[in-house]
Amino acid sequence: MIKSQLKKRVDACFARGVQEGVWTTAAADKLTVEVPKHGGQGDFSTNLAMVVAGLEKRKPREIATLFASMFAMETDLVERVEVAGPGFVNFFLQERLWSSVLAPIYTEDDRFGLTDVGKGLKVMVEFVSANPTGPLSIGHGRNAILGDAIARMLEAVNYEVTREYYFNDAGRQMRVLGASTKARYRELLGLANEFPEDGYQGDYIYDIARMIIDEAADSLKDADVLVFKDRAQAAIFADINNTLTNIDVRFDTYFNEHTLYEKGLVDQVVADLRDMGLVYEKDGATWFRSTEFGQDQDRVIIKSTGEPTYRLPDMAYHREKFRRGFKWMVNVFGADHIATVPDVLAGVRALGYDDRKIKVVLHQFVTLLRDGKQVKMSTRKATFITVDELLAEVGADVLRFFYLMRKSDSQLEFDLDLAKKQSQENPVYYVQYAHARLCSIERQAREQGVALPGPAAAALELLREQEEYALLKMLADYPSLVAGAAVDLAPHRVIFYLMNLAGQFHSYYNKHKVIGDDQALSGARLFLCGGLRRVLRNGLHLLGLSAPETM
RNA sequence: GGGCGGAUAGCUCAGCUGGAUAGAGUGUUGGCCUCCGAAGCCAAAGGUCGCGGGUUCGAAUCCCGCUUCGCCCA
Repeated sequence: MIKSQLKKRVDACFARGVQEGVWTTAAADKLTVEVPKHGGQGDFSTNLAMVVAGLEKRKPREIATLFASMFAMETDLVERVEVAGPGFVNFFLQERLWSSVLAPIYTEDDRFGLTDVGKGLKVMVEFVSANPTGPLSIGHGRNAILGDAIARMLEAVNYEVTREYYFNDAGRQMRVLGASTKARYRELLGLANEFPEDGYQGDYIYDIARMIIDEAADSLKDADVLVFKDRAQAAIFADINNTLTNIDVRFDTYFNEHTLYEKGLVDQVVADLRDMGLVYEKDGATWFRSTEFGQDQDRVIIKSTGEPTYRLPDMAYHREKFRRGFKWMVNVFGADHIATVPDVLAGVRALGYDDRKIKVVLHQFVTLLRDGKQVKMSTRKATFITVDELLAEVGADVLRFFYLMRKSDSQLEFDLDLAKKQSQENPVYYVQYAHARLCSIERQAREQGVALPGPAAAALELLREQEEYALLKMLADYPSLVAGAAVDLAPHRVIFYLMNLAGQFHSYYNKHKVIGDDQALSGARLFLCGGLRRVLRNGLHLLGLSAPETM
């Protein structure tokens, strides 16, 4: 809010310079106002002079000096203006301005940080989308937490979010699941059985087989594989949903790929593409002319066996998303899934939709270290750690925090031994501890009878320590941080902000007493602490993390 | 062979649309609890931002080539 105020003044001053013929209008949309990295470089700075100088082949320092003298009359906002470095103009604001950020935090309270950049636009976030062939592994866990956090952030900036889980229960994978279950069922009954060569070897298949025996004894010993598939699928889906509930991830809708076929939507895509002359037959297969949409080669959409390739239903599915009125579609995919994206986007373009509205968040795999060695995970061989197991070991907040700490497109190394051992000194506790400590200070103040002043009564002009200004500036930055992280689909930025804010507070706490002999000063600092507590809490809640009052 | 992503401190990673002196956590070393919660704080140490070109006032960031790791496709 303070920043945008300043930016307006800078723009106005720049425009005045244009009017007076000091420089041309060329730089208008390239000049920025930023928070400098290092102390001593002011509260904000602008690159105006360097941009102008670059475009007009003039000397940056000269322009900067000129601009600084023109701007110096804005004394209500700015204490002083300096020219520095290659030609930056640094602004040192009136310090009293900063404490004005606190009042809105109190009045908006748990809504502080929410903004309207989404303007109520309908957005779909599609994530997890794992077929029900086994429990959620830690790779799925990353997808689930990432998608959930993104959905929460988009909601915070006023997008109307639908969380959708897309799955296919009709493919080859699922037949293998049924065959695997049947084999285990017969095995447990002591009957001859053939376990599929590429069957699912996890113990959970035995569990399902036992469950079927409990329900139906041996009456299904000659039943069709489909019967087993249905039972296994139901059990696994229940398990997946249970896991998702445990980690506080919910969905609004589940979309079964099968409905695309039932409603003829897949055929419709082929027919429409054919009408546009974008489909041809070759070698018994049906091809999509994807080369007309920037692809390096045409793609098969229906194999010679009559079976569609994955691209075709995906195209139909995304067309449905457009038809359902979503203005923006976020897909959270694991790295193994990424190859399908360009084909689907080409198809979407061919069908006349704007594929730029589909935004793919790619996340790399989670590699697992156990006993210092990397565990190669395979769903089929069941050498994987499930989300439930990990959750039992480290707890919900640690799980979430770890998954979100890293940028999605870098690999996440999860050292299990370390995660267990370190759980007492985890970064999540660092942030939560700051929150608990702030709560404790407020409790302490109440016990000692120190009044917490309201916005009008707090003597905020008494907040003049460097640490206090730093904290106030960080608090002022929170709403735009959230907005930026949401639009860029980057939850880790919120994590880093929280760690930073917590760190600044811990440091402040160790250096300055909040509750002291000076009643007015104590009141002002308590008021600052109340602002900190609210922002930490809001940030933690934003990502689905808890904000404990005691630890 | 093609595509996508990664490469930044001993280790794990930030660095948003190009900006000033590249930052955290962890690990190592040394300090701080008669005082609001020591799950904390302070200090030291640690770097050819994978390599080589290019773009420009200015590159970890953008472009091209290469090396290497991971994933996907054929």
